[in-house]
Amino acid sequence: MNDFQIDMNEFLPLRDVVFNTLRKAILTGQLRPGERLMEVHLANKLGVSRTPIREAIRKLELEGLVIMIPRRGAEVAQITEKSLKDVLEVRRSLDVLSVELACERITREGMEELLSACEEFEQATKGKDASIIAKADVKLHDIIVEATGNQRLKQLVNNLSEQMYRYRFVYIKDESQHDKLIAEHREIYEGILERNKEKAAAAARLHIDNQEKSIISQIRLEKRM
Amino acid sequence: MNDFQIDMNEFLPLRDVVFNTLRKAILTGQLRPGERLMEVHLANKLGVSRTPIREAIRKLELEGLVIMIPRRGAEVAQITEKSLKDVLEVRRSLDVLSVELACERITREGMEELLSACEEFEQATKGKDASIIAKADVKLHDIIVEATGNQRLKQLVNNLSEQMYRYRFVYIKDESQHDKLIAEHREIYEGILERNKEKAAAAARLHIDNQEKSIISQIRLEKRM
DNA sequence: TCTATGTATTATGTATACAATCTTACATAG
DNA sequence: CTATGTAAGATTGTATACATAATACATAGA
Repeated sequence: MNDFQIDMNEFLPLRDVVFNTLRKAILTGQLRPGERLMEVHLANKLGVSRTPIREAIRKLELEGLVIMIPRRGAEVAQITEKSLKDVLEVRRSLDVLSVELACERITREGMEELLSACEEFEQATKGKDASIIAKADVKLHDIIVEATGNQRLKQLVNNLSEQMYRYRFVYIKDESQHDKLIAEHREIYEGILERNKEKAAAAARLHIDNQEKSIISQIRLEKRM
Repeated sequence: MNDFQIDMNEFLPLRDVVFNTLRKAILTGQLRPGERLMEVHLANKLGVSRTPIREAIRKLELEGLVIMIPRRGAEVAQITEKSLKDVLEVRRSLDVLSVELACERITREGMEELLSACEEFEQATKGKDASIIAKADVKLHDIIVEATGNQRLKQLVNNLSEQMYRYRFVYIKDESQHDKLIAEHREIYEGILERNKEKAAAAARLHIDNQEKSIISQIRLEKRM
């Protein structure tokens, strides 16, 4: 399975292609925590020289996805229950901020997009394809952070969300939760529509709380194996 | 003025030394927004080769301190009123989260440190040295985020604070504001002591609001010049 | 048998060389 | 005088070479 490949379609400097490739490989679990990232090995595998590999690793380092050991190189950072709880704690706060700001700033068009995103999500849950559901979920949240008009917030929320990429399916696969998810989305939508910060914030908070429960129980399951 | 130098005392890979050097130069304004970072030039200036320079630039890029223009290289990112407002908006939210978590989690020792930090700050304001005041202020806030026990939060708050490094003096130099700052710190301290989240959060929010006012008026002043 | 030391191997850290592309300036044609 | 084309120079993008530190393994000595 350890068989990620470079996507040559992209018209980007190699360092960015490598960065995206490694990033995705880490977030999807193709590169496992603790695994060493050896430059020549990766360079051969991806068909580039060491330079772009190194530059990509520098960025992964700053993102916290790999840790550097001096004179030994990079390895994939461990994802612990603690580190995920930390991420979720921050994300909860920023998601609440997002919906609150959206209450103030969303435009008429944004509101329409949000409604159709809610409906799309609802439709998606009727099918069986988890990746379609996940995509609909992401789109919905993207519309909200976009509505804040705060680029920094958008960047941070996206980054924090991606930290949990590996677990994005656990709370979506569980069909018994679908009605709950739909209701939460609808509550957030209504809150923003009514420009009711408290309502929207409470719903967003609940939304993350539920995700946290799913993800944490999944981690404990994995640890036992 | 454009005369930053490498600090050779540090025992770190050159890329990290260069990263820290450039970072500081940008945050203090020695490297001005819009200024180009040319690799050979920096390499000669700092007495290293292009490789560590490039790796440092990759990290600055991810931090948003420089922007990359393809085939043209890096230049120092512009700091606009909008981008600072965005940063402050996020920071307000995370500072509030920090004091709320501190209410739950701070230890007895943490509480003692916080008290003495408050007193140190109060003492510092009696002197005239702004950098001592600034340092006392930073220490106080460090104790709070440390008390949350959330490493990710700590990293993000520190990063966001540093984005405003250039303006750290504007709200500290103004002596008429000192009493207000002391009172706000004291209010935060009391809130955490009483484990009163609402009180602590309100004080933290007020604290950032006041900083924002100082910084924004300073920026408008600079723009006019 | 265990420990210590030396050597070979491997990978990173840094520097440099080469290639591709962009900018700029200058010349020439309209 | 202006506009366009071309060539030279400068700068980034990528690859490779060299230096140095860490590691592992083997061998010698106690």
